[in-house]
Amino acid sequence: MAGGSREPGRSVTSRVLAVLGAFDADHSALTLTDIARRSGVALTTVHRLARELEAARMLGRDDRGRYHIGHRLWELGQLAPRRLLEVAHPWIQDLYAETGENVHLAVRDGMEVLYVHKVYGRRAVPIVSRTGGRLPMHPTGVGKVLLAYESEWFVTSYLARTLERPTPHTVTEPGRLARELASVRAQGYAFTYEEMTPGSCSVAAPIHRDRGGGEGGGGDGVPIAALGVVVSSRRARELPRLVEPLLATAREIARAYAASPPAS
Amino acid sequence: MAGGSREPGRSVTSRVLAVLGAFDADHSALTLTDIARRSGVALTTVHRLARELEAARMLGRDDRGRYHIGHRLWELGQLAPRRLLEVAHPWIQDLYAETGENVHLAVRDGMEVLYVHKVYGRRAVPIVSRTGGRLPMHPTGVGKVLLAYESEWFVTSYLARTLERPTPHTVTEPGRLARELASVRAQGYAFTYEEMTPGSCSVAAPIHRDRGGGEGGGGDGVPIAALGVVVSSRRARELPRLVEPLLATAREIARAYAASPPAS
DNA sequence: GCGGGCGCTTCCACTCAGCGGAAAGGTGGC
DNA sequence: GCCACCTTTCCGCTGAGTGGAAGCGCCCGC
Repeated sequence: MAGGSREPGRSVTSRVLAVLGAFDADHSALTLTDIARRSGVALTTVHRLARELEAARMLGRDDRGRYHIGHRLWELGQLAPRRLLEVAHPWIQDLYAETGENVHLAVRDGMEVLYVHKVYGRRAVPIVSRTGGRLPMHPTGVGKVLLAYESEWFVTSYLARTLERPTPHTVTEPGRLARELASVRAQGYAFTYEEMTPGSCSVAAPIHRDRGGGEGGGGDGVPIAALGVVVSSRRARELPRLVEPLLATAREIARAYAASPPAS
Repeated sequence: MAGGSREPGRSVTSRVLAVLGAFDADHSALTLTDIARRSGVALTTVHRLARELEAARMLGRDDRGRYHIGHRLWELGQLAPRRLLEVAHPWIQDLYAETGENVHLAVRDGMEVLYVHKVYGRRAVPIVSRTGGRLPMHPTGVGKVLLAYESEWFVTSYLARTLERPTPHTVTEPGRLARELASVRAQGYAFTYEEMTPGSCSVAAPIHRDRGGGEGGGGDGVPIAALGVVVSSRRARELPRLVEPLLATAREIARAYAASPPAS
């Protein structure tokens, strides 16, 4: 930067982004010093930038003086194009109405699932995932589905890593996981039983790109998203009953998405 | 900035923010030149900043090369503290289930209403407002409610301006509007009939800060938010029937909000 | 087919905005 | 009352950022 930067070549913008990037789901309220530590930007610089961001309401501060993401940033974020979400929402809402359970829509982002939307109410069990949140792929229903239809090299490199094991039920052996993915592909949906969170299990189905041509549209190709229902594991036996409505909803969304106007 | 800036004293950060600020609900896809025009930042500078923001996925580009808000920004925005929203959602969902109509939650921001949340499904009429969107206060149900409980000087200065008139039914005469606000305060809710959008009307109620003490909590003080239901004007006659459930929901939310843990 | 307008991208010389170490000021806990 | 940790202010040094100019590519209208 201008001035005695320790790390020449780093732009001001990248520092601003690093400051914002210091926040994530597990660190949504940070002190100045935290931000400096997590972003790798000098404390003084963070101080100046954070004040400017705060003035623009891109950051806010709580009563203890800690910084958090500001409302302006939320507002701007709402302008991101979310065609799939807007198309899918009414059907997801219907599925929630029909089942009374948490329904989410997720996409793959890197090697994680990104929860794009979530519909729930008082009837549904409280659930960990939050909109905008990320989870690993192998212990979640939506993740398994998205992984099952990925290219071989992707799956191989996914399985090659050390897989997290959030609960004792999480499947992490590459062989067994690969077999599960094959059966997901074969049946067109995935189950999980307390693989991510003790007390919750799920069903999920892919939303395929609908190529119009009659009934032959699904099955192959990388899905654009996955739709999942999470229920308390006390009601795990009800999961199979959810499969049909879930698949029907996924098909509806695929159709509606294909019919909706292409990127404006 | 460093260099031959035309406007010394303007920080890099402010330019970055100006670039992002060029996007709004009516301008969600912009060319580089558009951004430069709308932000007042030199084209070359916008070019450099936009590329850097694009690399960080804070901006994205559509197939025509136009820029739009990126997914990363959406994701960050989801981290903004939204305690009210999270507390209120289950009840709002219930109200939607009960009525089948668009329900929204809005707060005042400056002299506008900011739509913070919206619950709807296939049963509800398509509606203009979007989450993160803003509308003037006087032609909307939630706006009227929020305005009705504002301090006198605020209302005075609100009415002193030239008020937009989106439809022929919009009330803009200060006198009549002031009388309407008084009756909103008296009855505790507001109606609108095609004052913002032809074909839609609404009911809205305030969510007051619940001070615990039994039934005496409501009525006075500036509400923390407003809850509104929008219906097709063909069903305007059903509006009165919605008042009771709406008020009940607003009370529930107030109570739940007061009971929820104070800013973590 | 060709000229002109528009928007994107690259280049480059000039310069002041930004950097961060140091030190002072707050706040809370033990 | 002292210490530890966080926030805020100060200030001298300097290279990152700026924006005009020019080149490129595309599409539209004639």
